[in-house]
Amino acid sequence: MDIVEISKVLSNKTRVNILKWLKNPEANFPSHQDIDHFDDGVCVGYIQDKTGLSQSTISTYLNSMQNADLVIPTRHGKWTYYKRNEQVIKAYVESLKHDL
Amino acid sequence: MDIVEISKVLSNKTRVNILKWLKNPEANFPSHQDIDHFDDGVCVGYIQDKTGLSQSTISTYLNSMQNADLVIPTRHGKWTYYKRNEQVIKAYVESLKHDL
DNA sequence: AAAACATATCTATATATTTAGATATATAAA
DNA sequence: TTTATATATCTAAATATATAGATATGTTTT
Repeated sequence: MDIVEISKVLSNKTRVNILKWLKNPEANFPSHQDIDHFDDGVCVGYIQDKTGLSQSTISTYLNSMQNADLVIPTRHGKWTYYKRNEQVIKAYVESLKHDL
Repeated sequence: MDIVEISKVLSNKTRVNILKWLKNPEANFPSHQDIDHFDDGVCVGYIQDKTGLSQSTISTYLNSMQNADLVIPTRHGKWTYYKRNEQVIKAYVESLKHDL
């Protein structure tokens, strides 16, 4: 739980948006083709489409978010799904509340 | 209350430390020469000494923190005192709690 | 009014972040 | 087992941030 590292992730509008969108995938993304739920989050392609940024940029963003433990990736066939790590997000906010 | 702008401030260890130190000036800084309280916060020089960074760097940091509304400056003679803006800090944490 | 002091701003350099194109890798489909 | 698809990594260029020295500004003191 590194406040500085997580704050770096949050210091970019697109990454903040991704986290917000993943809070409610049904409302923000199309359904997946292979599975009928969002239990493991949303695939990279959908996130890329929604942001309008390049595939490599989004992959890099998701990687930085994963390094900060803010999201959890799950591989399903050729897709990688990303979901929020609610525990860490909650711990970060609590940490700010107490320490900051 | 701009989440991205505030997160940028918090994405640097020194700036986070400054905010933490200002939470309890009595414990973290020497007494001021001209006044016997910390009601308006701490002067730039003391903050600079504590960080060990250059005067211009600290001035730039404090300016960015002020632009993000995280601190409030007050001029007392030739000194500028900086104190936390508790309202904005609280609003930011609440905002993360609800929106993030 | 001059000198001294605290802080802010300017200028410049080093490092980091942003972003995308090209390429590599992993999996699925034909 | 070749081809197509999804994602990750590499490379590079543009922009932003970090940092300090030099200079400017505002205030106090002499």
